[in-house]
Amino acid sequence: MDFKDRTQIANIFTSDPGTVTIAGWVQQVRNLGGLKFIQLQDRSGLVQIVLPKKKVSPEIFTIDYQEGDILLVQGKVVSNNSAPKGKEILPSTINVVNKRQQEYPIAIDDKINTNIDKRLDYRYLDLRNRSVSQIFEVESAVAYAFQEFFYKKNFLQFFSSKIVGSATESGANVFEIGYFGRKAYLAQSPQFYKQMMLISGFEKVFEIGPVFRAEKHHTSRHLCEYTSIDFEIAYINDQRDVMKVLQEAIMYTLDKVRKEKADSLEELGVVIDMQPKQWPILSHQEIHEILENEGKELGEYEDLDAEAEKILGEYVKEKYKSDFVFADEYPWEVRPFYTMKKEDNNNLTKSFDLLYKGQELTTGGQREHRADILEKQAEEKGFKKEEVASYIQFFRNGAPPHGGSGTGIERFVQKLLNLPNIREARLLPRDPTRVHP
RNA sequence: GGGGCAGUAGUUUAGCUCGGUCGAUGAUCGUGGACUGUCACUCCAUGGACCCGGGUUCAAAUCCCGGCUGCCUCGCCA
Repeated sequence: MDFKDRTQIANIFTSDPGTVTIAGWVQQVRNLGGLKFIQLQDRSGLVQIVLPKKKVSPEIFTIDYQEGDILLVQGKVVSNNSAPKGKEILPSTINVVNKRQQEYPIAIDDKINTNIDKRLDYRYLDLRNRSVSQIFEVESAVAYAFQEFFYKKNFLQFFSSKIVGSATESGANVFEIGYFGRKAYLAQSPQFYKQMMLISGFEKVFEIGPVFRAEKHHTSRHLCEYTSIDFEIAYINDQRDVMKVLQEAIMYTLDKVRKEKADSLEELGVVIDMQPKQWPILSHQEIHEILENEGKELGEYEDLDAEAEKILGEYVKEKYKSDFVFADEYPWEVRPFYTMKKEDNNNLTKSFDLLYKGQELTTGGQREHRADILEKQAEEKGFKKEEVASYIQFFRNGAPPHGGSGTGIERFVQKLLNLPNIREARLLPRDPTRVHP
């Protein structure tokens, strides 16, 4: 047994290797008596091993192959019109590297759809289903593309602490943990640290990391732990500068995924629509008017609910051919205290949401950098002075105007691949009832 | 946190309204067998299940109560 000459299965179809050594697990055996077919799968793809009784050795032919077995196969690549994708392997040797000891506890083909909670219990096997594994091939490419974009634009990647001593911020609940006899919390966003980095002088920073939300939401778009793509930039004129970077980053990522994960997208049956060069930017007021025309009434300073997001998503797809829309100038009432207010209307802010296919994907905007105003706004939101004192302290030695945004990578992948539930886009989801595996 | 629905073999699904005909349906899967071009291989035989606890009743998968688990949905958010 020797893996040194092993090649990826996908290479069989893209080049003309003659003879190959491949290894993988058995996806299916079709036994026709004097002729057997083994579908062998590795990360790169699937190939058929053909076993005609008269053309292979009796040792190879008589092995009892089963779904899940790990095989090492050496053989000749032969063309055959009735083989999947036109090629198959006629083996000269087959090693059973590891024999399966039990049948799969879940269905990993598409004959039967096992419920997502059972699939998650056995996620490592679920991922043998290519329509599942390709989601994470795409996610990997998405994360890399964002990093690459930011790196090319001279952003500094930083890594902030996820264990924090105080639990201020936006209002989402935090997980409390024990910290050597004291209380500490899991970070619900890197917001304060992003701003700290700008005040330090790094000007453009980003972080892709975990955030924790202790909310008992039972929906198809919420997780208690997810990965946030956060960036923050200094010396901006207003929130439009943030939108511009965000749109560029997402367009870069879409393009990259479209080119480099074409096979995965094809297997998942996903086509990435070309987006307009400039995504629509609609003010809160404009959105309310649009929604009213569609028969959806909202209060003047009320946040968009799930239904409103959906209606708006359909509207911009129809009118602008865009999957994305910026909902700009959010009401102060529904934004955290560090959001900068509009100069001409104190009820509105210089902040936005980005909606993707009718679902909130990103929140961003310009932040208040003037310490005294920030302090006043914290008070307005009901914070006690000492609760926000250490945060506001950041701003007292000179803070540049700045802004940024946070995007959930799982939501991005969910919407990109049209997945019905965000858990499909999270390797090991954490929700109010699940902490395993 | 609110509302709704559900839990039947390893997986999936019928049966539940109207209790007995259930010794529980079909698929997939397992086991044994047949088959030389399958591609959800096919065919024959066979194996395996009523979430847990309590109650009503002559009789409970089916009705009632409690628990646990899951799904959908609203709020909130990314």
